[in-house]
Amino acid sequence: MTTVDKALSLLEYFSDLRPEIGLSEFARLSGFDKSAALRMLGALVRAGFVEQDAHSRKYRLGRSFLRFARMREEAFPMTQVLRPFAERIAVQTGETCHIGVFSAGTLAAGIVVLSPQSNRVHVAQGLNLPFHATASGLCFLAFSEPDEARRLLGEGPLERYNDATMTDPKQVLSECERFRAQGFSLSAANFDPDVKSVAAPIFDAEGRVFATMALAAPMIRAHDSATIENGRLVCAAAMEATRAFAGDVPGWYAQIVTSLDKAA
Amino acid sequence: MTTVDKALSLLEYFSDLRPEIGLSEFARLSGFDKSAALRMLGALVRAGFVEQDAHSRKYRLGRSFLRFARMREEAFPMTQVLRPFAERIAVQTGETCHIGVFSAGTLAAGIVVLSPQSNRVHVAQGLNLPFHATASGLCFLAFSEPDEARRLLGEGPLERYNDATMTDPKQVLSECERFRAQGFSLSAANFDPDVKSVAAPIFDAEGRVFATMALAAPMIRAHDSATIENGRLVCAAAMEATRAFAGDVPGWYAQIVTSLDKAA
DNA sequence: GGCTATTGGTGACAATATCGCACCGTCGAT
DNA sequence: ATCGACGGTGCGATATTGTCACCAATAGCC
Repeated sequence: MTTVDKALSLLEYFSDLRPEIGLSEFARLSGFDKSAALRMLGALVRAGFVEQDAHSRKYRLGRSFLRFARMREEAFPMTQVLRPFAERIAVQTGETCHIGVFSAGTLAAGIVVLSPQSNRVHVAQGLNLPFHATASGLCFLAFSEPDEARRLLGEGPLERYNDATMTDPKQVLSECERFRAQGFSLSAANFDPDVKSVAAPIFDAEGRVFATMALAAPMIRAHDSATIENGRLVCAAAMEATRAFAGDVPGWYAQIVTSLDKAA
Repeated sequence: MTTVDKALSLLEYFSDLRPEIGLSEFARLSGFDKSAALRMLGALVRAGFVEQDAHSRKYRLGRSFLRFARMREEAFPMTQVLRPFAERIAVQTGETCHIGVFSAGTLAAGIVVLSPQSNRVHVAQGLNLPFHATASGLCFLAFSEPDEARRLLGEGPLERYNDATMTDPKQVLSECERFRAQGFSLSAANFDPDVKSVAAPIFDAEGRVFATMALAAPMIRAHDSATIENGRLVCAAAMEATRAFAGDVPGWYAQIVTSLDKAA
């Protein structure tokens, strides 16, 4: 672990629930010495990645992120390209669609299109999507390299969100095999007790999953036939999205999707 | 200069014109050794701040910026808060308004609202605003600490964009004194030969400039009376924007602005 | 008020990660 | 086939970092 890794790891302690962090708090959270944390924070401040409130002396995320995010989106319009596919399928199915984007070890809701119906699932922009308890997360694991999947899950036991949550990594991985063969993942009440979701992978130019497209329906509308149909649709949409993004859909995956279409 | 500084400085070589950079290119641009650059890039990749194209092996800005930019805007809605003021004044004056945001040593157009008229000045989102050649830049210098202003300008000679560009830091700083007393900055053809602009400062909670609000008009509409009037309006709007942002308008600045209003 | 605990921050030295060089295999152009 | 430039590796000399003791200021609390 280089010093740069350590410094950048500090940023990961920020979240919607903890938008401001003091020096000692950083030291406690990260296990680094205050002095070391201070030096790293100094560098982050100079680069505009964090800024310090002059009164409370706490640190928060800095302005540079806006600048770089814009540049990235300009050079590589990922959000712009993927969003229309999420919009289309949200209208088509009448359910909330979100795209989970993987970065630095976590999967988060990067694009959210809410269902047009009044009884709908709400997903907050930026919501963290746990790998073992959401359709998005399971889908990401299912289509990642097995080693990578194991690494992301860790040793377990995994955090429990409710009765249906799988807490054993072994169990999660075996479910993932099923999803991989099926073409999309399923999650019923693993995270939110009243929600049933399906998710399909979006691949990058090297044929690796980097994002997932998910449809989340209220349990009441999620009878088996609707869920299967949503699975089929989300696969097709995710595949189209991959192609629009100049991603590479692996041959074996394309086959699964076409056979799903034929079955319907 | 810590290693973290060096690593983060690599990111500054990305721009709209140079969205992808190879290893050797980084080494050349930064003056670091290839081996060192590679190690830093490794850390940046692990944190999701850059990603590498598997085919061309070049590096580009990573997905983490989207995540952090969203979090920052959620916790600290700067863009959201400031935009309405830019919109209002663009309609009111009929000219293009942009807000320049300072971060990590550079000023860039973070918010842009184009004029509703057909003959209008175009400003690209994210455009870099040189300190010595734009109303925004001059305004930023004028209201910064004098030492800071000198540091930002450097030794000179400054880059020339056309005949009217000031290239001597001394000259720039003396102009800035005038602007500071006047309450807003002026720039006629210093950057774009056919554009005349005014800009006023936006202050943070500690009373330091961190952004500028600028109005840019085509030369043909920019007769003296219109320019003066735009200056007055942009000062008032910037002051309101500062307050909406929970910023602290220095007493002496508020006085200048009220005396401008009385004069009108 | 006056105590205590916690905060943000500093300085210095031993420990360790970084710098810079030489070097390697690969690729594309000539 | 040769050349040059590319991305990347390995290693010793060296500069940066980790760690600890310490300081002033603030907040909580009788």
